[in-house]
Amino acid sequence: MSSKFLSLNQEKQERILNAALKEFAQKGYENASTNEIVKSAEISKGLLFHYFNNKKELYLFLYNHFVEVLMEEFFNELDFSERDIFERLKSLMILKSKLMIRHPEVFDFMMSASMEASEEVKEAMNSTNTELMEASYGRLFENIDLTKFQEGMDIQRTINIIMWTLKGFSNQEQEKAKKLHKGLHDFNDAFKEAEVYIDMLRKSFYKNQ
Amino acid sequence: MSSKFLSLNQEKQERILNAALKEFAQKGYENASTNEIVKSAEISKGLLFHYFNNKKELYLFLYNHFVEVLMEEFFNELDFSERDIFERLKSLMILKSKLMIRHPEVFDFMMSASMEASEEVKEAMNSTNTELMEASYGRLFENIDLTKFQEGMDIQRTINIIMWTLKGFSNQEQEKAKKLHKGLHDFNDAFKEAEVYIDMLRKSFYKNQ
Amino acid sequence: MSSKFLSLNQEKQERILNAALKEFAQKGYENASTNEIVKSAEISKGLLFHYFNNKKELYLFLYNHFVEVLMEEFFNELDFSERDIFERLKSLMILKSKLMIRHPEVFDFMMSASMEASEEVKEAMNSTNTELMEASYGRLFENIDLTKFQEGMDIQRTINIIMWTLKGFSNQEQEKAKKLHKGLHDFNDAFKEAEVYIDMLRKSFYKNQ
Amino acid sequence: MSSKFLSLNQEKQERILNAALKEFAQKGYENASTNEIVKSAEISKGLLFHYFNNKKELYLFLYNHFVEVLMEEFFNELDFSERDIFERLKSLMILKSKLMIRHPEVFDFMMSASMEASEEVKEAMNSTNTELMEASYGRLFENIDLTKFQEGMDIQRTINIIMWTLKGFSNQEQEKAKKLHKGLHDFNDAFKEAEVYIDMLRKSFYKNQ
DNA sequence: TATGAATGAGGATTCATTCAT
DNA sequence: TATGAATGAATCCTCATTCAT
Repeated sequence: MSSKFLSLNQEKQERILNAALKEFAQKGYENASTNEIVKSAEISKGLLFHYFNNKKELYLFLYNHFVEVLMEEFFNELDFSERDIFERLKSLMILKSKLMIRHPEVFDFMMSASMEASEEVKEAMNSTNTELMEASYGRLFENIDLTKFQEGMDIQRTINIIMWTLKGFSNQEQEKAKKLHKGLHDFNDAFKEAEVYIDMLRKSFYKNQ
Repeated sequence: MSSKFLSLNQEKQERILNAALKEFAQKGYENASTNEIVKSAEISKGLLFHYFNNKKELYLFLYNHFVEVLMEEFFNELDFSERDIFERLKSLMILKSKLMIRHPEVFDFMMSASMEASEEVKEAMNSTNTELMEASYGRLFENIDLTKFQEGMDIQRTINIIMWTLKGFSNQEQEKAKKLHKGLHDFNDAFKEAEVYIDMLRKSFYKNQ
Repeated sequence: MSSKFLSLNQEKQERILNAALKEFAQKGYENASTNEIVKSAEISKGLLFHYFNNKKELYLFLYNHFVEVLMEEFFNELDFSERDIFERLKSLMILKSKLMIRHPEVFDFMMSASMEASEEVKEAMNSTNTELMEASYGRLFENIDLTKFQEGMDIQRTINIIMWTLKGFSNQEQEKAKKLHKGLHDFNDAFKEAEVYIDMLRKSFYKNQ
Repeated sequence: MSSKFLSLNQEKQERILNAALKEFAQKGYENASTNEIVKSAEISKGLLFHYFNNKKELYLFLYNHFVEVLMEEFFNELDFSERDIFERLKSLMILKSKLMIRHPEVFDFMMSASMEASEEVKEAMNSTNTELMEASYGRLFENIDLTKFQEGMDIQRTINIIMWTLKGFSNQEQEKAKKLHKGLHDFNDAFKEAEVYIDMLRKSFYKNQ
């Protein structure tokens, strides 16, 4: 259904995607206005509904499209030869920051999408979401050097603790940034603080070195 | 302005609160319909605005009201004489589960409120939010027995790791429950799993015992 | 129907009248809110409708009441022994200014009433209006010294020209005052200017003196 | 924003303009109902707001549009070669009557607009109003033959007296017409009466001829 | 492909008025 | 007399979607 859209000249495609991205990111699914989207994309009302039959399909197309785009960049640029889990997660964090700087609107949209309230759209999102996202989540821990962990550790649960810690830290930083109205506040400071947590986890879960 | 409302007979108060709670929880602030609320509360359109001058005040009243209600139950029922942080957090989790069973709609609402996108309402929420909530968050760790932690540990950051882990776990369980369309899936299993994580953290952060 | 109201203690009567006066003056008949009136009069909703069955009756009561009040003050304080029409009109203008200073809100209300758009109320107003007002208008020219006018003048039409001139001048001054946001701008200047017009009219319409 | 509207087929434009004209003329700005307008124009609710973003813009469009229309007709049809002020004002009155017969609803609207109470709309009206209207008012007295006035007369004030007289007369005639529920009562009688006043003024202000 | 006029249900809110107490 | 809770029609305006061109 969106094949029509994909055979449109690049420039117009982008105008439409960006307009929709911003509108949905700012206002959420239900509150976003297709009116505003066509206005800022400088296309006609009818055309939007010619390409995407309705608001929902437009939203899901955006979501799937940018999940793919981000995922691809992630896995192209992430170094999977590094077998130490903490080093790999460190470069993951750095990469994430780079991507946030490269495509801030896309991240805004993905964030707002992940908190979307509208039932109508949440269901449909999850199906594609889980397929792709959870698969990729697994890849993050492929070929990790498990010998570094202390004997007898429950690896899967340990990895969960590590990931939850980093996610918690990341959320905390985002909250701070929001309060200070800085889009992306001093990255170096944040990264140093992240390293402190990573060192704590390393000491706790790795063998004495 | 909501004092009018509070001097209303209990039964009608509850009809209105429940109707609003459900509508806001399901659809978020902007998308919730005051029309639906009055219909399901079986009151007239005018009456809702007689009590709460507008949608925003209704929302904020609900939020503040239920924050207070939950906080009170929390701190009345939580055992602060227990000085072991893990034991205290275990009883916190049990208490939380009890409260979720006791007031499921309230929890749905608080969850949706915490992710509310609407700028209009977020600001006003935060002022009361932070005052009360953050104060209470601090109380959770009052009078904790710090001598049990390994020598030289960074206590504050360690507590963060613990909290982020429990939060991550809790979110994971909620996701699972949502997928299985169980409002509250088998609590015992979940609690046993939580205990596993808690034991892992205890082993990692406490002195050898 | 308003006899009930008149047997109310003075202070409450005035609170109600003033509240209604201000609200109607500011917003006009249709747009005025009985809600605001009862709030600022500090009485209950029901009481207002107990005294005046509906908004329209309240409005008409106000109108008739204050027409009477103003008329009485006018004719009590106007010097009818002065037989020169221009002198009499001069003292009329001075008296009008005094009354505007004495009861500014009443004048605001009467002004807004005279421009009232609502058909519903305009009709009912006119009936009382014409009875009283037009009668009084006639009295202004009772016992005027007609011998001072040039021979052969059409007295009635000459008086019309005089009145229309003074009304036109008065409107012009009010416009100016409104533009400068002065409630009542320098009265002395305005009065001197009025005297210039009066002198012009006197020279034109009176015999050479 | 109203350019959309202007590129609409004539017949629909007129249906909308007439519907709005009547509603606003009858009830004033605040009390006019956009619902009634769309009903009587036989268009959908949405369409009105597609053309004019809101009630205020619709009102101001109407006002500006018809001020322009009337002004143009006025100055196209008024004879500025006539240098006698009274003759010029006579043809002005005749022209005004013609236009009132040609566009009675427009005059009703302009009258109600000139007495509009709503602050919201008065401000915005005045800016365009004064620019155009006051400029045109000046043109009425361009190239008038001043030599006809008596020596030593204060010309500006004399013109004021003349204009206020004609305006007063005109208002009086309108009041009469309204009372008799004739839209436009016998024009010839009224004009003859106007001529009497004009002759009186001429005799008073011109040199003996 | 592309336009944008047209729809009408639905949004929050205000209002004069009633009536049980 | 006096209260104020309760009503529901009416207010302006926005929205996603359709369709003739």
